[in-house]
Amino acid sequence: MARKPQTRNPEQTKARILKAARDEFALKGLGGARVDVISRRAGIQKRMMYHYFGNKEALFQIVIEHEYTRFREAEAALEIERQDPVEALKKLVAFTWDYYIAHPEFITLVNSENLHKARHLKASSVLRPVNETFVDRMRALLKRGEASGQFRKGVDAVQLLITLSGVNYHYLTNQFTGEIVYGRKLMTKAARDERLAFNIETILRLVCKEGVM
Amino acid sequence: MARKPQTRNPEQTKARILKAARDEFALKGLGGARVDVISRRAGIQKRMMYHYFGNKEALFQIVIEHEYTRFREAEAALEIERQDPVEALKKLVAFTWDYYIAHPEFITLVNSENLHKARHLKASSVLRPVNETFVDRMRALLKRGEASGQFRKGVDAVQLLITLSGVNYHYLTNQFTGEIVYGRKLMTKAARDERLAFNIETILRLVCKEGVM
DNA sequence: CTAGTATAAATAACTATCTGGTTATTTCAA
DNA sequence: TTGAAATAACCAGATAGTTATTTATACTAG
Repeated sequence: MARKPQTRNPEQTKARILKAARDEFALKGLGGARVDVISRRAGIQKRMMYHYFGNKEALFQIVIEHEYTRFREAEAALEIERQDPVEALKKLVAFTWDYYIAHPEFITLVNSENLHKARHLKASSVLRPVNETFVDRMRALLKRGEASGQFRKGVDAVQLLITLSGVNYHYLTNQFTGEIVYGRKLMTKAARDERLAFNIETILRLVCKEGVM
Repeated sequence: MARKPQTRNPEQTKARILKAARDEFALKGLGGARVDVISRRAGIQKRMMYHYFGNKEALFQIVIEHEYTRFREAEAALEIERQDPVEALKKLVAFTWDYYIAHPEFITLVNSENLHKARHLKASSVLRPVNETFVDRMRALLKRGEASGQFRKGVDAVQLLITLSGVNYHYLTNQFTGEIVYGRKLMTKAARDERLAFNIETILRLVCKEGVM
């Protein structure tokens, strides 16, 4: 009884499922997302999702692998290696901030994954190389800054990366409770600009020698 | 056909529901939590939850109001007003860190509330006074530090509070993806101690004048 | 002090709908 | 003509919320 089947196009079908899944997972979390909603939003039969991805959890895993990879690739494209260390650091903070703002779904997906104790990423092997070069890039930057006399010695790359991510990420992911707790609009243009400047200053004060900033 | 009803004790019944709800919401989020699981864990009939709290969302609202209030009360009990500004700041960072570690459910509940754009807290009026005094306390501390010559001028209390919360909160809520991304154990005793020290340094460098730390 | 009674607390059983996943079938394109 | 791609219809178990009923306790009248 199947009528008017969509012109066959497996790549497009898969892509539409992934996009719809990303949006629904980002909006409701893994637990709140509904397979029926995903298939409706994708404009495909639910059966096709099971055909291409297996089940809801496997779909979630692909989505989060995708989003992580996309983020790291964009970050690598910055080529901070070639720039003055202080400028590179500023640029990295601003990039992270802008990326989170441009891709709010990345943040909610990562939150959801952490609620599930990263069980999907643990089962994945895609990200290991990507992340290693990511940490290595920061180590190299710190070393360059130390050599040039601009950075203090002994700053740990991982701690710094967590803090760099954290000051940006936390402001955005907790913006809704934040507006209530602090009694202030947090996402106006002015508020966002102010926050980015504050975050850059936080990171520079942590890394730079006195008088360099 | 009702047999062996529990000895009547509405306060205890309500308390047991709240505790079970807090645990289940913290573990699965609002979307993933199941009313049946809550009632089973509380050892009560599901009907009683609906009797005392109305529905799942109203129950969630009460839970999160509770947890927020508890946190602010603990923080107020620190009495940072009376201490040396630098010591007070250190103590506040350490308190926040310790509280988050001791109450991981607080973090996941706040995350869940943010996923839902703080719609439950918006509908609540309980927290306004609590939060105002919270921000005021930081303003007073900054002013004292400026007066004593230990702190820089012009540091914004709200930005500082968000960063203080953020560097602690983010490390913990993202610990699971963090261990994968950074390829390092993050929750051993040594790792936790190292992170607390790093966070204290981050905040002090942001606030203190040169040479004070 | 006691028997009766009103009422809130608690229980049991139920339901309409939702949900992730499946079976059976058709259709397009190489 | 054949195999992958797409569709339609279905299902068992779960899920939030309800209805109907029973029972413990506080209170009251005698």
